[in-house]
Amino acid sequence: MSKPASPARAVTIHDVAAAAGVSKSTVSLVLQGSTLIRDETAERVREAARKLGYVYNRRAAELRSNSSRTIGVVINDLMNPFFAEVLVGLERKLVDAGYIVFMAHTSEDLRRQEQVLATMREQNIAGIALCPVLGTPQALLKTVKSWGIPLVVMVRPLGTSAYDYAGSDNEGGVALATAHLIARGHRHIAFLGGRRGPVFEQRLAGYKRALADAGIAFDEARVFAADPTREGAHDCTLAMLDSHAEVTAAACYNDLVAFGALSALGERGLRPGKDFAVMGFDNVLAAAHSNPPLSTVDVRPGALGEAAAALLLHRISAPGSAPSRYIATPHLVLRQSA
Amino acid sequence: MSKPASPARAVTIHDVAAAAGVSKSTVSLVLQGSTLIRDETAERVREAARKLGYVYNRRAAELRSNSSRTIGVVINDLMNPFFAEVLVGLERKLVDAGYIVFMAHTSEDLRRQEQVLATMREQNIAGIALCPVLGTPQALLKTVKSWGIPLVVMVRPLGTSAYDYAGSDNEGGVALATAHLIARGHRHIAFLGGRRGPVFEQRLAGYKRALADAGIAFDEARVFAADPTREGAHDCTLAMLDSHAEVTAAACYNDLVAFGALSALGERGLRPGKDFAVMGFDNVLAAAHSNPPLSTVDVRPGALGEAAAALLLHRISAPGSAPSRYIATPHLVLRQSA
DNA sequence: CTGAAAGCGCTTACAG
DNA sequence: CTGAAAGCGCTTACAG
Repeated sequence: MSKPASPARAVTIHDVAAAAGVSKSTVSLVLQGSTLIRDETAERVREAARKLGYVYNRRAAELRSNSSRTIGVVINDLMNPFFAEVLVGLERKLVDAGYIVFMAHTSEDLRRQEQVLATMREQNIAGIALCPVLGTPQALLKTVKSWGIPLVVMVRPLGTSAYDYAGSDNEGGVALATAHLIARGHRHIAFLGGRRGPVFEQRLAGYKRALADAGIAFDEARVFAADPTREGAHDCTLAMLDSHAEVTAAACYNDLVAFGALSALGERGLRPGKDFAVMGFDNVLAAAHSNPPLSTVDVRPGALGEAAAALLLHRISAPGSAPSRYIATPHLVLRQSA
Repeated sequence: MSKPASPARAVTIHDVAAAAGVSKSTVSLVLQGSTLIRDETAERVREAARKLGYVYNRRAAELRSNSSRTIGVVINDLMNPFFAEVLVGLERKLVDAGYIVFMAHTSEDLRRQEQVLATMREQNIAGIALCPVLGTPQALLKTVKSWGIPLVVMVRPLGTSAYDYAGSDNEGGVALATAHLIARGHRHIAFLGGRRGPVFEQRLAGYKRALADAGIAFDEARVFAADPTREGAHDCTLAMLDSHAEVTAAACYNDLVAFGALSALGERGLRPGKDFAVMGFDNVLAAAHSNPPLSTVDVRPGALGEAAAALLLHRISAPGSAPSRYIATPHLVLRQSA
């Protein structure tokens, strides 16, 4: 592939210096808003810059000053609205803080994750916010640390060592959801959807805990792992309905799974919330207006993204500080599906 | 705000040159995979680089060579899965072509759009892919052109002049959807949701055309504009049901609107597809597993993003070529809601 | 096949 | 308060 053309970059600091009759240093100083330059001079410089159509070359500036105002964000699954909401919160907070974001999507592909991380490293970024792909080795933490790039990991924990992390209380949240189902009189409750992994185990633990608290025996046959997509959940729900007629409720891995369950239920002529209870997890925007509206566990996805941004910004400004975590407190939100 | 720290950048091309006993030029050449350098020398250089933990500073290289491998993508509404799917297709194609993407989200805020565009301009980007905010002035086209930055606009047209554009046949698509409703025997059909703007007018025109083709009089009272969100559509549907009991079907502005309608219908005890017909537009992933699955118009959102990427890449490699357009051909996909 | 030199657009001590 | 000079990490003619 040929080298791409790039925008004309005719006018530089040198040109405006000449036009304003000052030195490059003076122009640089006024561009940075320095108070060292007399008002009158500064005004003359700004006028010249305006007239010439000068545009600041931030990358050149960052190269010289060895600074960076860009942050890499890597997301594993943007097709799940939960991650889209996290991304929006994160991006908003980052640009408000004066950063610009490199965004890369990995589609749960480990190789692509390695590739985009390597590419970002070459870009002199100030930090990385990562929703790791399923199966990401813990060693990635050490690798990125060795690069000297601040990192915050989001949603999926990456081992037990200390690192900046923004996630939610998965166990507590699903325990809440399951306990609600039990309180409504359900005794045969499934745990539905999701792929095995750290988050799955935490949520499953919440399900088990709620059962145990109610004196209900845990039955491995009632946990139905499946792709955490609408389609995976839809198919899985159909199969469950056929093979486990006694089940009357499901604590779902997340809202997407719950939506798939709603769809399958409807297909079978079952009314969610009446004939079969379903609880979601996340409380994505869509949950408020599904058919029927979804009872779920709110972990405030957007706020989670903002929290991740805050952690990363703090790490950047205080590299030596101790790692910290944001764990969203789950809240039950009851609508019509359970 | 203090200047953010940046990663340690200890080792440079200079260091590896010293370690390998060659000049900087030679190192640069082998890094670029030039065939000018003897294999043995190249290997020695690569070995030294590896040993020293050298990492290429792409931004410095781009500054020197006045090239750019980064593209700015600005999206107006990531909370709509349609745009998320467009973004994913776009990003995938761009990184496959060796680019990295700056992503900014505008939340339909014109001021933020101007701000992120200005920021991206300072970053020496190779191109911009823009889903313009509602109310973006046509003049933006000229402005970006004057910057010398290749631009592709997506989804929402921006005036009548020639420019690279990726969108869909809105009029044809909604005509298809409306005609289907008519074929099913509906005579009192609403056009539901969406905010006035170029896309709205095109889709509304399709609705009118289908009515006219069937000899049904258009009634302005049957077009219900509303925020193109689940919530806006939900509330609007409820109001419509109350005030226009004769309406038995709706051609929706997009899938998100249709989902809101599904929710409202369910709330009223109406069965979508039986008691009231709903047609969507876009065919987002979620449409296949809503409750009930949504009949809609497929414009392949992901492919649209890929097409936008292709247009932009072409513009970058052939700046002088004539502007071109990708207009997705709509296809009816019939599921349960109509 | 490889090296010495200039320079991309900027910042930053250092003088004055 | 402002200018001259060096240099960030790289590339690219130009010699040899």
